[in-house]
Amino acid sequence: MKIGKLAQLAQCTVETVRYYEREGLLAAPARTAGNFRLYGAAHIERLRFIRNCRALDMSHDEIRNLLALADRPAEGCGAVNAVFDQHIVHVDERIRELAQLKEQLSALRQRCAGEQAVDTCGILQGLAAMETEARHERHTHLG
Amino acid sequence: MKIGKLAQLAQCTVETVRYYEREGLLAAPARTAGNFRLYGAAHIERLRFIRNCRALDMSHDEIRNLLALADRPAEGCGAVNAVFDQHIVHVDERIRELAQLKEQLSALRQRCAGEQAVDTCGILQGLAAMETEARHERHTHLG
DNA sequence: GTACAACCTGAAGTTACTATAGAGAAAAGT
DNA sequence: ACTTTTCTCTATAGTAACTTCAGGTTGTAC
Ligand SMILES: [Zn+2]
Ligand SMILES: [Zn+2]
Ligand SMILES: [Zn+2]
Ligand SMILES: [Zn+2]
Repeated sequence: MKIGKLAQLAQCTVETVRYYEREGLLAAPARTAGNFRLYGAAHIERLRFIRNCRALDMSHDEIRNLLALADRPAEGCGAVNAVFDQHIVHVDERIRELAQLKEQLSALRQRCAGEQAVDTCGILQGLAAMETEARHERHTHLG
Repeated sequence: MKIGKLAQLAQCTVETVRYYEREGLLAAPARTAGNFRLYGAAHIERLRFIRNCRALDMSHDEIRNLLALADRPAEGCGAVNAVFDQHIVHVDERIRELAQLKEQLSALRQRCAGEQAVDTCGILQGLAAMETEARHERHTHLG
C-alpha cells in the first residue's frame, strides 16, 4: 500500500508519516520503481501504535522508548511500566498547574463586574499589580 | 536603566526582553551613544504586565490584544473581559482534555499488574489495540 | 495525449523562547 | 592610564511536533 492509504488507516496526514520516517519513529519502507513508498501490515501496526501514543500526548522520546522496548519481547516489562508511569506523572503535574492557573484567573475575573472604562477595569489593574514571579522551569513536555 | 536591570526587575532574561521587542510586544527604547538600550518606568510597567500575562499562560496574541486595548483607556473594557474570558476557556478546555487523558491512562495502566514479559504486557497490548482516532484539532494554544 | 490526483524532495513557518558566537562598550580594579 | 571583567550588541540556530509551500515526477482515467 502507498502512503496515502497508510495515512488514512492511521488517521493522520501523509506529511506526518514522512515526518515520522525522518524522525526515526517509523522505518523507511521499500520503494516502487517510481520511487513511491510501499507499506505492509507491520507498518500499519507500528504507525497506529505511534498515533495512539500521541493521542495520549506522549512525546516522541517516550514513544521511541516504548517502541524500542516492544522490540525486545522476551524481556520484562518493568521499563515499559516505568515510561508509562512517568508519563502519567507528566499529565498529573500539568493538571495541577492548570488547576492553580484557573484559580488565579477566576480571582482576577471577579475584579471586573461589567462594562467599565478600560483604565478602571479590575482585570487590567490586577494584571498590572500582580507579583511578578520568576518563570517556572517546566518539568514536563506538556504545555 | 539598561536592559540587564530591566530584565532583573521583571524576572526574566535580557534575551527575552530583546525577543519581546522583535515581537512587537515591547516598544523599542532610546539608545545611548554606545548603542545600548535605555529604559524608563513605562517600560518596566509594560514588561511586568507582559510577564504577568505569560505567568497566566496567555499567548503573545492574547497579550498583544490586551496591550492594544489598555492603550485606549477611555473605551469600555468589554473587549478586555472577552479576551480574558476566552483565555479562561482555553485553560478549562485543556483541563478537561487532560482529565480525560488521565482516565484513559489509568485504565491502561491497570492492564499490567507487575513484571511480565514485554509481549504479554497489558499496557503495550492496550496501546496497540486502541481505537485510533483522528487527531483532534487543538482549539487552544495550551499544549 | 492530456488532464488530474497522488506522490516525491527540500526548505521554511509555527510558538515562545534559549543558546551560541564574535565583537564592541562600560565599569571596576590596580 | 591600563588591564580585566562584565555588560551589551547583532545575527544565527536550536527546541517539539508537526504543517505548509514550492517545484517537480508518477500513475491513472478519459
Ligand atoms: Zn510524558
Ligand atoms: Zn473589565
Ligand atoms: Zn488563551
Ligand atoms: Zn507491563
